[in-house]
Amino acid sequence: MTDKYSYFDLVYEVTRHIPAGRVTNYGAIADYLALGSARMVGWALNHSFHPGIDVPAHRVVNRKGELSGRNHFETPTKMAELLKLEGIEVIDNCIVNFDQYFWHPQEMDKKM
DNA sequence: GACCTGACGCCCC
DNA sequence: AGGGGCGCCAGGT
Repeated sequence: MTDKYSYFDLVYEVTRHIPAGRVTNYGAIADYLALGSARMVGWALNHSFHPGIDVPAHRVVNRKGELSGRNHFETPTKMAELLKLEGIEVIDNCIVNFDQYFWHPQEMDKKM
């Protein structure tokens, strides 16, 4: 599993399964993968610009619901705009009712 | 081959 | 309760 796929690919896969209108945080993904720390998740998503794979990295935020990685997008506001288009209200780069929109990777496994 | 970095998170003070 | 520091782990240089 991890033999052929890098940690990146695992993070990408989980991130791709995040339903529209839902968001999660780095720690949740790291915990689900049980491979390490949230830092790596964010770091991996930084390289999310992977050819042929659309990774909704905008749905991944830090534990505070803050768009910490917006600066890495095409435009700093792109992340907030994408979330808004999905019905998530973002104010001051912070997701409103973050707990309400929170999605745990375990839901993915349950769905599958 | 070793050191540093990195979109975070939790423990300790 | 708030702030600061350290830990995680793989990839890049």
